[in-house]
Amino acid sequence: MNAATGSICFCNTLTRRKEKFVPIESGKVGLYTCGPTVYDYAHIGNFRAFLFEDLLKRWLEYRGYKVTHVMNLTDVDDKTIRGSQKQQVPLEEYTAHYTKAFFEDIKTLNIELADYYPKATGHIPEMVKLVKQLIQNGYAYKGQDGSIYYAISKFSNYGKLSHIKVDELKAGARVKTDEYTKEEAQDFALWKAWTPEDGDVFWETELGKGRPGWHIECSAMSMKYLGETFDIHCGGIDNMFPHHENEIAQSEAATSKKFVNYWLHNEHLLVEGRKMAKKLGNFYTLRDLLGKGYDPIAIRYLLLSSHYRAQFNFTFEALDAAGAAVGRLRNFARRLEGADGNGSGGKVAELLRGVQRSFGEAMDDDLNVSVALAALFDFVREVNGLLDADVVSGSEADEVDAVMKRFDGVLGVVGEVAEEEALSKEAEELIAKREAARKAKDWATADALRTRLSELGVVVEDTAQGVRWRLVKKT
RNA sequence: GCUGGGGUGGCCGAAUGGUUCAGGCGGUAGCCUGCAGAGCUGCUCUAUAUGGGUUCAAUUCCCAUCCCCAGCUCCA
Repeated sequence: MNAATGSICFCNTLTRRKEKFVPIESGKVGLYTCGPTVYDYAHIGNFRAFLFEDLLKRWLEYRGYKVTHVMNLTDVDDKTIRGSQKQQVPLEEYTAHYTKAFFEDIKTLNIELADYYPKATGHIPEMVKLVKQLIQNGYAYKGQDGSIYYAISKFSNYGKLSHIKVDELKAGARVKTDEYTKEEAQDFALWKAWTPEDGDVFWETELGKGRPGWHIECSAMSMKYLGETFDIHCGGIDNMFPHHENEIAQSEAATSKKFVNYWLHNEHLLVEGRKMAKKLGNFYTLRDLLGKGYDPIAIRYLLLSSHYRAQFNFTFEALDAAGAAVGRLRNFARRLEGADGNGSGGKVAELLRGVQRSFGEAMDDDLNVSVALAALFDFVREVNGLLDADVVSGSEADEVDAVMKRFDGVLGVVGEVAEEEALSKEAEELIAKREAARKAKDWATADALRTRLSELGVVVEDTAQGVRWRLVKKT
């Protein structure tokens, strides 16, 4: 709708500034997001990244852009190889299990599917081609161990994303013992020569027997699906260096073109104020939380409701609060259905204009979702007031509902009011009996029936427009 | 160690050089309801880590201190 105005701004890691978003091709966006390494179940920190990217994509779509979204699946690296060997299953079988789990999880969290999910193992030829190009351009060399390395000293722009100066990288920070075959300690592997530890995981290629380095897959696959220069690349802040820095070095050295126009990085999640770590006992996968009985949509709301560039402190108290906030939005959606007033005299229309403007301006400003949600809740409160006064007409309620659905197309937390969920015959009869009792002012019977229904997971609410019911999860 | 981000009420989280520091959650009182639920309204007592400085005015800018987090080669 507002795509033509180009009013969206993002904080671009490349410049460390907020910039107006201008796509390469009007009305279209090429988006690449670093996906999971399928060696284990993804944890809630991973999902914060995927949810941020989902919000970004949905917002671009809200503003009328046609987004082509690519997310890679890293299915060959040290961790996947080690994992498969430990379980003594073929690599493909091992990664297939966690890939399947990943897709189940993103469905659970109501994350929209990307257009492409390229796997590293499915793009070996593309990677080989890219490495050959880098050798030809003089940016890569073969080490004594037979691996192909990227010579970062040849790429003058190295460090432009992370603002790291290569010669300041502390050698003392972390030095791997097996790196003596490289010309410089900071050089990274494009192609790793086979070693016995790799077992049967290798490809015979023009680069020799071995497997790809980690960074090359994202360069090869993003350019394959989105072109040599594309609009937006996202990932967690930890990927900024070295991964994304290396992607730039590989891609730009191969093509002599700018790789990506906008780099967006999300900050990490803390859990109860601490870094999430297995040894601290605060490490949670999505499945852990579902196992504790939490609503995945509450998890979605919580991880989405604060700004992506700020560290976010995950607590169970906040998760409960998120569930309640979602409940408020759902109650509102349900309430609209019963509206049958005579019209608000233009008040609803005015509120609708206001909330669309405020919500939109907030989201356009580097996805300031907290401010957008504040605008949304202000709106909900005001319309609830009008509903209390019974002045909202059916057609006004429909308009409100339509706008709420558009917002929810971005937030993805309300969903359809579940009317299809049929009441059991027993519950239906109990409701009818209760109505009869209420009519007869037999409150004792009516309350007993309400308690009985509640035990069946049916909450009944009496309203001016008649009885309303909803199903709740039995706990 | 070097580099960068951050510390806001009972909890989570916005925003800003200046009339009362969003919003959600929780608590509480009132309205509504047969009661409840949902909803609305009020309240939640000194909420901006600490100590200085600049300023007519700082939570916001500057300095110092404390604490948390991240990056420093394959962790979102």
